[in-house]
Amino acid sequence: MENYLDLLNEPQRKAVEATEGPVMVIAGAGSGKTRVLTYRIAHLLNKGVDSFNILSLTFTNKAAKEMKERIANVVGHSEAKNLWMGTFHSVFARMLRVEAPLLGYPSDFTIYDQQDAVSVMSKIITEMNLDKDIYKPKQVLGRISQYKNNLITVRAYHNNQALIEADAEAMKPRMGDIYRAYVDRCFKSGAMDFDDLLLRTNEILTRFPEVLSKYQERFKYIMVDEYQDTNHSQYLIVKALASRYENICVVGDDAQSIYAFRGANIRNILSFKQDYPDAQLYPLEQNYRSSQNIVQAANTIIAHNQDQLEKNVWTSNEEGEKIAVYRALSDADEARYIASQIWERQISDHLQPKDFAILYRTNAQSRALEEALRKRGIKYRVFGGTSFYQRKEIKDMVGYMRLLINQNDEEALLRTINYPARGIGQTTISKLLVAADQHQSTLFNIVENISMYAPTIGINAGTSNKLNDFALLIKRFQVMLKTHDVYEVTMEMAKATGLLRTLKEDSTPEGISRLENVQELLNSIQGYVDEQKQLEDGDASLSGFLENIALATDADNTDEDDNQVNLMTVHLAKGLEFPVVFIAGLEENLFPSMMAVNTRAELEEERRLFYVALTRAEKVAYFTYSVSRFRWGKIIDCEPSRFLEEVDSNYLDWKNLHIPTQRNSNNSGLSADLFGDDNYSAPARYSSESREKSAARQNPNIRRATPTPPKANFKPVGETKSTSANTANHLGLQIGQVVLHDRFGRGEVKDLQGDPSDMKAIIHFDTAGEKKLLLNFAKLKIIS
DNA sequence: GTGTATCGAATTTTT
DNA sequence: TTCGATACAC
Repeated sequence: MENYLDLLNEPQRKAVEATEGPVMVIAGAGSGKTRVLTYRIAHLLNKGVDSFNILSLTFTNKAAKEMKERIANVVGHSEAKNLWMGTFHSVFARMLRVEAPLLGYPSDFTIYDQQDAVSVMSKIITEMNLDKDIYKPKQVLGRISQYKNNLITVRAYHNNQALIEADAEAMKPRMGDIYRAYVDRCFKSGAMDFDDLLLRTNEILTRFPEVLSKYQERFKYIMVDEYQDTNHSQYLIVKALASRYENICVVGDDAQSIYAFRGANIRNILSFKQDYPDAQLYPLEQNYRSSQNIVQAANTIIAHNQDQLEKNVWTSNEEGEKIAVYRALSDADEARYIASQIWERQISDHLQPKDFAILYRTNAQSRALEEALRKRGIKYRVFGGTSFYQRKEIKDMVGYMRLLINQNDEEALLRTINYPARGIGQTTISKLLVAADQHQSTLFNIVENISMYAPTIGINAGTSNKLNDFALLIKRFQVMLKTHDVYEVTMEMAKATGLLRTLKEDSTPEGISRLENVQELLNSIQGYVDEQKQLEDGDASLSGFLENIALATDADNTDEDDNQVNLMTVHLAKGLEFPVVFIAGLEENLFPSMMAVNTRAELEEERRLFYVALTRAEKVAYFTYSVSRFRWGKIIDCEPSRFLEEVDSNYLDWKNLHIPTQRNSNNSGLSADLFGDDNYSAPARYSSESREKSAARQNPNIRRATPTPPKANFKPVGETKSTSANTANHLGLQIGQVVLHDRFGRGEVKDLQGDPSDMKAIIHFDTAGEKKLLLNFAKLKIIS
C-alpha cells in the first residue's frame, strides 16, 4: 500500500492525522481538501476504525462516489464498502426509509422535486381562491423552504407572532394557512420535499432519543465537506449526531459560500470555534491548482469582501498567462469569440474539448454559446437547466413508477391518470378530488373503489369503467413487481399503459427525441438493476431507483469518457477544475445579478461566486462581457460588471478595445448599425456614464473600497483612440501587409473575405502556415 | 373531453 | 424568444 501520508504537505498531513475531537479545515481554493478528506478516511480505516462507523457528507453524489473509489484504492474495496457517503439529502433519505414510519410516513415515501412542489402549491393557491400574482407559487414555496430550514413547523409558525406579522406585512396574510395545506397535502400523499428530508430527520432525532442514540453510536466519526454551504437544518443534524463523540471534522472555505439563497448560513463555519471551543484548526493555504496570475487575481477579488476569515492563498505554480478580457458587441459575438478561442487553443495548446469550461451566471446564457459551438463543430455538453429527469416524457414514465411504490402519491396519479389520454378529463378529476376530500380519503382510494362512489358524485358508468381500468392497471403491476425485476416491470408498463405507443405515433423530431429519452430511461433502469445486483449491499428495488433519480444532480451524470466542452452555471462548477475557463457575461445586472445588488450581503455572495468561478481555472482564464445582449426577446444594453474593475489590472490583458474605437472613428458607418448605432453610443448613455465618472472623481470613495491602479477603461470613445494606430482592424488591413499575431507570430495577409463587419483574413504565417482568422477576434499588429 | 389558437409572462443561482 | 395557461371550437 502506498504511504499516503508522504503525499501530503505539512498542514494537510496534520489535518489527516487529527482524527479525534472536533477539527476544522479551512481550505482555500485548490488547496487539496478532497485529498485531505479522502486520506483522512483512509487513515481512520487503517487505524482500525470500522467503516460502518464513518459518515461523510459531500456536496454532490458524484463527489461521494469518486471519493469512495479513491479510498477503496488505498484500503481495499471490502474496507470501504460500508462507508456512508453522500449528500445530506441522499444520506438522510436513506435513513428516513427506516425511521420515517415513526412520524407516520410510509417507508416508501415519495420525494417531491421542485416541479412536484410547484404543482401542489399552484393547486392549493387556486383552491383557496387566492390571487396568483400575489401568492406566486414559487415564491410561496421559497418562503416555506425558509421556515422548514429553520425548523419552523406549521405549529411553530402559528405560535410565532413575529413571523405572522412579517408575512402579513409582505401582503401575504394567508401564508400560515397555505403552509398548513401544503404540509397536509404532502403528508397525505406520503411525500417529502427536499427540505422535509432534513426537517423530518431533525424531528426524529429530537423526538426519539433512542433513535438519536442509535445513530450517534453508529456514526462515531463524522466529516462534512463544503461546510460553509450548510443550512441551519443541516447544521443541527450534524450537531446532534456529533454531540456524543465529538469526532467531527468540517472542511470548507468561507470565501466559497454561494448558497445563501437557499438557506446556507455562513455563520456555521464562522462560529465553529464557538460550538467546539477546543476545536483544532488547520488552514490550507497552498493552492496546487492554478497559475500565480489566477490565484493572485482571485485574491484581489475576494479582498473586496468584508466578511471573511483571514487567509492567504498562495501558489508555487508558474506565473501563467494574464487573464484575457474580451469586450463583445453582442451575446452572439461573445459566443463566437469563445468558440474561436477554444478552437485555436485546441491546436496551439494541445488541449481537448473536455479541458475547457464556459461558466455563466444564468442558464439562459447557454443558448448563444451552444449555437456558436455548434457552428464550429465543437462538441459540448450543457449541465443543469432542465435536466433529463425533469423532461415531461420522463416525468410521465416516472409517474407510473412512483404510483407502483406509493399509490397515494397524488402528483403521480394526476400526471398519469389521463396520459396517454383515456377519456378522464378535468371534470371527472374535480369530482374525484371533492370525493377524496369528503371521505377523508386519498385520490387513489376513490379511483380504486369507484363503483362504490360513482353514483354519489355523479360519474357515469362509462367513466367509472375507465377509472376502474386505470386502477386495475396499476394494481396489476404492483403485483408483478413482487415477482419480477424492476426493469421487466417498467418495460411491460411502458407498453401496457400505451405510453410507448403514443410516443411512437409522433414522428416530429421532438417526438422522436422524446421516445429516445424514454428508451434511455429504460436502459438506465436496466443498468441500475445490473449494477445493484453486483453489489453486496445493493438495492435493486424500484424505490431505490426512484430515490436515486429524485436526488440526482446534473453534476452526478458525467460520463468519464465524454470529451466535450463543459457549459454550466458557476454554481454547478463548484468543486470542479478545468485547464481553461471562460467566464462569460460579466455585466452589471447579470453578474452580479440584478436581484442581488441591493444589500452588501447579497453583493458579497455574488463576489464569492465570481471568486469561485475564477478559481476553477488551472492554466488559463478568460473574462468576457458584451455591450448588448438578447434578453426578454429584446436587445438590451449592458454595462461591464463592477467586478472587472475590482480585479487588479496587473493580472489582466484587455484584448480588443480597438473595436469600439474603430466604430466611433466614423470612417465607414458600414458596420456601425449592425446592432443599431444608438445601442451604445446614444448621447443619453454617455452623459449618464460621465456623470458617474465625475461623481467618482469628486469623491473617490464612492465607487471603490480599495484603490486600484488606473487602467485602460471601458469607455468606448475618445480615450482609446490612440490605440488604433497600430492595431489592425478590418478597415485598415490590406492584402500584402505583414502582421504579427499573438501566438502564430509573423505572417503575410493573402486574402480578405466577407463584409467589413465580419471580415476574415487568410494569412500565411511563417511558422504556423496558412490560417483563416476572423478579424473581429484575432489581435493583429501591422508591422509593415 | 380533446385539440388548437392566441395571448401573456418570464430569467438568478439548486438539493 | 419560448413556454405556459386559458379560451374556444369540434
